[in-house]
Amino acid sequence: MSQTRGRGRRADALSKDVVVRAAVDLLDEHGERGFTFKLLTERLQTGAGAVYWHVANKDELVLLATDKVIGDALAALRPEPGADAETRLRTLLLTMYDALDQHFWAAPHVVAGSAMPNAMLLLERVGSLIAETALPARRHFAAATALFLYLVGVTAQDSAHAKTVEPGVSRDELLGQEAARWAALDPATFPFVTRVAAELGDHSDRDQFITGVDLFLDGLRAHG
Amino acid sequence: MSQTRGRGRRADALSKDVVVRAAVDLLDEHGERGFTFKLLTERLQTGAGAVYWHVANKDELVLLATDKVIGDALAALRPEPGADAETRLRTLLLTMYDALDQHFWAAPHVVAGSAMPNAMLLLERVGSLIAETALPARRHFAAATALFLYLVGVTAQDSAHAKTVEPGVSRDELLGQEAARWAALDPATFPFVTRVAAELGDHSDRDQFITGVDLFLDGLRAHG
DNA sequence: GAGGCAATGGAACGTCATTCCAGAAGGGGG
DNA sequence: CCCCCTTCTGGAATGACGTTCCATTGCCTC
Repeated sequence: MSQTRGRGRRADALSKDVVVRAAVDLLDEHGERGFTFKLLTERLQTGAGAVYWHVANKDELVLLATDKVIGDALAALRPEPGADAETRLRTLLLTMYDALDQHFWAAPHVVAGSAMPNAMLLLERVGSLIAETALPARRHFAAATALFLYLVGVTAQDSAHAKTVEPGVSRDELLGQEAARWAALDPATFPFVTRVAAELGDHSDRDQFITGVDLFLDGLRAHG
Repeated sequence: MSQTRGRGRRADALSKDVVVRAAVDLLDEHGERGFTFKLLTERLQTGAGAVYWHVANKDELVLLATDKVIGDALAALRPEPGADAETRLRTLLLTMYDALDQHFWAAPHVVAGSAMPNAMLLLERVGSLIAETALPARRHFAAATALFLYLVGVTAQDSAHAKTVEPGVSRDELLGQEAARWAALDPATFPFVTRVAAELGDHSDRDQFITGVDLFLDGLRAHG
């Protein structure tokens, strides 16, 4: 009888970090729906038990993967010597937008809490930059969390669109179809939506995000 | 032999609306995780096949339930005679905030697309009210979607917190614990977070939401 | 009152996360 | 050098779940 169970410690040791890295890759490839432990154990050439030794359960794994995405994006951020706080804030937010756009499964899981150290660090950066502006200190907390929530909310929403994209259908195509559906609505009940339907067709989520950020920053300035 | 299968049409007929209503109730009671077809068929005193006759699958059911929550909240909204557009916009957003806060499972599923008629109607209302302000028409689309995304993003984030609340632990308690954890961080790497930790303890998500909305509206006014 | 269509309910199926356990490196003490 | 114990591994087993399938039934029309 060959004993196929329990082959002991391996040379290319498994570790929490290796597992999380594989999870990020698989989430990128298959999305959250398609991400299963079967896929994960196949990629890692191991069994479920080995994975569960390093990670409590799937939820924790997705959480760790999400935090890793944020951490990597923050690590890749280059300092901008001489730039003012507002410029650096814009750069920070756009960098995070791009990261969460690329790893489209992550945004809904981002929470600024002690369970996600890197998300915490992100909030810290946003807050520090806002504190550098001339805004009254009383508003710093509200402004920082509002911007943080706006970032996460927008990317979560954008990725909800991305999720429905099926292979073979381009994003632009889908947006065009949706714009057409908006335009086809009854102008009596939907005066606004039908009017702006055209803008939906050729808009960029990224541009729209930064427009929202600017509105926010304008509001901050107006308050100061 | 007793034939227990297929008892034909019932007097208290099932219908899409009945199914969706039951889904909303069960989602409220058990959250998205605890919401299963077993629970649903038990509550409706029927089998899985009957439910699937009215609804394509679980995803569609959750989507319909989400849209119903928005629809009900919009329907309950009372007109405010004599109030200006900005006031009415604030009321609209707060009403929706409360609805999404109550049905904490819904926010992550809200998407402004033709698949969710009532979400569409919500965007329409937001857009119409913004169009009533003196803002240049060029900005209406961006402003309306930004506010819409902010609403959905904030409620989704808040409900992520609510989800982790276990029976027996109050929300305030949990917030206090998190605030303590923030305060305990290293002030060298987290100068901002440690400084505002106290504010987290006694803050209201709802107040913070409306503060964010105000910042937005200030920004809009500054632009005009 | 026959025939067809709209609904129904539950058995059966496949997939998935998670648990359980028998076992195998590696290291330290004898 | 050998035993033992901790750390780690792989896969079989389990149970819950979404979904499909289908025999069966009541209502409606002709």
